[in-house]
Amino acid sequence: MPELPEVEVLRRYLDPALAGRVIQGVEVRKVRLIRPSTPAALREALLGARFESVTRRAKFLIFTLADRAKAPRFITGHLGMTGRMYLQANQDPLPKHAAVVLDLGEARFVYEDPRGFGRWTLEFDPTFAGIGPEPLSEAFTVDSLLAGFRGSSLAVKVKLLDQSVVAGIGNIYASEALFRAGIPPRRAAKRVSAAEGTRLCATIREVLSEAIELGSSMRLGFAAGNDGLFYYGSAAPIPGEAEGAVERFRVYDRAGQPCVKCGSIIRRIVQAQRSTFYCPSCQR
DNA sequence: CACCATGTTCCTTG
DNA sequence: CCAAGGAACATGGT
Repeated sequence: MPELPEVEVLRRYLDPALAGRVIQGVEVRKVRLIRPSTPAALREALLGARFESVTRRAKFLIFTLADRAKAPRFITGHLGMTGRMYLQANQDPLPKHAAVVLDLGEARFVYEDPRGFGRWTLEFDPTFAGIGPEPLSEAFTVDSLLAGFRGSSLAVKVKLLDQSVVAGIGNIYASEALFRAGIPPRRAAKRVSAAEGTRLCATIREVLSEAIELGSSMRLGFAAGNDGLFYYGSAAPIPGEAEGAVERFRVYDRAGQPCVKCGSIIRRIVQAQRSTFYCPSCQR
């Protein structure tokens, strides 16, 4: 469940749920996803450690640990495309693709990932270094955005996925932000004007914070069977609460459907081997 | 069987 | 040295 908003909603669920819990057991089921990649080293490092807080940087979760001389100060986690993390009752069956399971005594912490593109790293992930400003912080400005675009002939949609330009944007919100800013996705990054950059800066903040609010307000569970995914099409119905069908995206995954602003047909193109969705008349 | 999928890294090419 | 393009990682859904 990637992209900044989904990771942030997960963070808000995990932070209070894990605070104060002590790691009493460590089971590694997918060695490929952990760094350093030896289960014994991970177990030795984490046994007895206590969770203090869960924070976020870009699409990374940062688990701060305390209470053990030998324990690392941090674990960083990345969910890749299909990673999930949640607390589970001890008697519940482990998911098929569990990667790491932590015994917390009265519950389990499960990290699962079917495709296995995510990872768990002790201390800070080395890729942290090159990450750009957090889009919802003051460090992210029109100037920082245009500086990131400067000199690049890459399409602006592709450049938005470059985490060194701005942190946390993925394939869905890149299309959404460009649509709201009225910028064609194939425009070269260096050709984005100051006026467009100003709009894009605002719409990036807008789409991300709206998604966080939506995800937070839906009170979705994160347990197995209820994946807590709120990023596709319509939301899962909330028991006892209205219809549940929430229109989340204006262009993403809407190829062939009418534009919500002008009625033109939304198009799908492929850029850097990923789908891009846009309105040919609103974005020109 | 074909194609698609929320991400990132690595290798090659220019 | 750099920027850009493409393959690769692996599994499941339609």
